[in-house]
Amino acid sequence: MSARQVTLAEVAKQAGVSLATASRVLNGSTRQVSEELSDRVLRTAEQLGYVPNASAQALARNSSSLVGLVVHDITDPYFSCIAAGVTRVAEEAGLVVVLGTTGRRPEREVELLSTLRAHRARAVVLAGSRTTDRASQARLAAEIDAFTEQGGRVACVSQAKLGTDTVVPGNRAGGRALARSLAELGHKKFAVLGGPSELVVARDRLAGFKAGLADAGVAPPVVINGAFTRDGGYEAALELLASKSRTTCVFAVTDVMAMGAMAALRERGVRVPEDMSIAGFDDIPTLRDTVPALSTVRLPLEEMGEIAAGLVLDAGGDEARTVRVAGEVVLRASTAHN
Amino acid sequence: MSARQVTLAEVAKQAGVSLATASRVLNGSTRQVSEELSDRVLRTAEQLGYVPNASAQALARNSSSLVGLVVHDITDPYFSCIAAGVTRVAEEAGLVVVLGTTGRRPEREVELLSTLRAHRARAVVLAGSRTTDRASQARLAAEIDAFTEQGGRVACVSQAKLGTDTVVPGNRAGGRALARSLAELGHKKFAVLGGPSELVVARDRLAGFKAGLADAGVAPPVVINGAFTRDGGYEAALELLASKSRTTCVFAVTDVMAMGAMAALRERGVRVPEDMSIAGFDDIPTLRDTVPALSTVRLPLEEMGEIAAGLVLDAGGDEARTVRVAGEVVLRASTAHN
DNA sequence: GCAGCGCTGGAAAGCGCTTTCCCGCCACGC
DNA sequence: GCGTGGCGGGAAAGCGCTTTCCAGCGCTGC
Repeated sequence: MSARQVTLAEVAKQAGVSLATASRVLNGSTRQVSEELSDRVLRTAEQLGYVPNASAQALARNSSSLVGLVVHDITDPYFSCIAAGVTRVAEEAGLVVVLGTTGRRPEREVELLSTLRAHRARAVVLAGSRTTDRASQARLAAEIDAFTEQGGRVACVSQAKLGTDTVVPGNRAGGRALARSLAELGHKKFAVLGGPSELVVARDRLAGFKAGLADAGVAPPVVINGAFTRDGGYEAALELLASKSRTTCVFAVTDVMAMGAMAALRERGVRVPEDMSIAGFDDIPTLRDTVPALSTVRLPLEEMGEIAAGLVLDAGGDEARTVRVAGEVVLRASTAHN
Repeated sequence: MSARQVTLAEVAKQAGVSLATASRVLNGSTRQVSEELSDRVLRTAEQLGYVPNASAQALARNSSSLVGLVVHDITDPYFSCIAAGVTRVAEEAGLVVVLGTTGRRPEREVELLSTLRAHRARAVVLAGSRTTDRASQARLAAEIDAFTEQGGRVACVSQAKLGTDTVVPGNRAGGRALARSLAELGHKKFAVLGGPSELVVARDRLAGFKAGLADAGVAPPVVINGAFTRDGGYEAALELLASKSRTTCVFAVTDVMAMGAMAALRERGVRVPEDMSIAGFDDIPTLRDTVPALSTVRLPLEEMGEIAAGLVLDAGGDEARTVRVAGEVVLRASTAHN
């Protein structure tokens, strides 16, 4: 099988020009080539089905056309939306996206970054939420340094004190606004189903929510931590019910957790929103058709992916840029007056 | 910035050995290297933070560590589940996944394949559903040939007469079994919200469903075609309602379409399942918590991704292999007796 | 008329790695 | 003692491309 691959040299020979000329024609260098030769080269390339060897180009140019995208779990709609944004922008720029999934293990993130460095990826978008664990933060920072040293750019989605470009969603502000809106509905006893306490995203949303309740003069919420997943929400909700608190309104720090929580409530015969109001965060498009429709804070996820990709692709100074993205409270049927 | 990248040559020099030796130590060639030298090389590599240049390796070895994954829309849970399976297997094998999205444009698929070829990707998983359009089929087949010529492997998810390894879900059988189950509930008037008629997956599910109805001695369904998306399901359902048919049970050929359809029914005050039963296909995990719970045909999506990746990664003979994956009917609350 | 310039084409030197080929060394057997 | 292998190490030839540098040539300007 394996019919030898067509190389630039073959094209050049066939077209009766030098390697240099062929290269200049086929890759838009600054140098001019006469129309005649140019045509000849283009034609023979076409006819031989020439495809440049990307590895060779990358090696010669010392820069590749790869863009990394690191997420925790591509199955989670939060990440798949961001991924869609990133790939759209990257593909428009003629780049290729390499997808890495960490399964939420910080060390995987470092590994992936190192692999990406080996591939001389031009840029990387780190979409996974940050942790507050010092040790892994440090390792990650070191790896990011190595990566930028080498000429690559890095951007993070969600806040990161990593000195990289960042698109930061208004987690805190969103949580706060949501709390106020819910307080306006007359609720007095709140609970929050929070993610793991070391997750920055979860902490910020929680902190914002608490602040919002304080603004409204409402007592602080009961907080139950759980995994940052559907099942985490489910378990946390069960725990809440078991605690016999008089909660009338629950805030799950992500829509996905809220879905799990609603499932738990339903199983236990707690009606939403009659017996309990519930709100999430993110406004995952796939979940918009659920019943009752989930109140939440809308984040423009795809757009966030696009912005991150944009940041990471146009060079910019060496100042780390930060783009803030506001969340918008959307009250729907899952929350009712109390 | 850009501190020059550490190269093998530097490591070799530092360690006082030849390039060849350093290479042999750091990449597990068949050749033996004495423990002393080996240690020295390993240590200096570690200490210099050496990371091999993947492009250079790819060039020298004439094979890269890239695996392509082509999907229509990573936001669609169907694809993101498959993607999760593919990435898991690829990452375990130490390979890197490059993600391409077509936005359902067949020519994009060809472009992507060509890019992947340029990168000398070792293998590609084509997860997008096939079309029956002759012209694009032919172009795709040509590109696949070029790819395999060059030594790459290709696998498809969902049926494809493309002569590649394939994992084919039991679309037909699943549709048929579903139809029978629904007929058993006593329904007599069915409608199908089908995808675009040229989509093989949609056709097969529909054909199976019709066969199942025939098995049960039930009249053929009304068929309404629409886009293969949530909105497509929504529109198709509206159309169905407008048609004033006496339908009591609707089959949407994907869960995502079913969600759209349910939204439309709800808006028009049609209760599910009291006034209308509805079933989907795929059993998307994210959608399992919806109310009413959707009856569907479960496909092991992640596993399908894993299988496809497995096929494409272990060489196998030149026979095109086919792995069939059965769908399992799951009746839930969205379908009721009639 | 000639120095000087701008422009196009080609030769060749890499880019960082793998791998072939060769060399020197040692142990062994006759 | 010397031929034979086997084995560990290094020199060097690529892999396919980009890009620098140089050569040639037709013009312009004095």
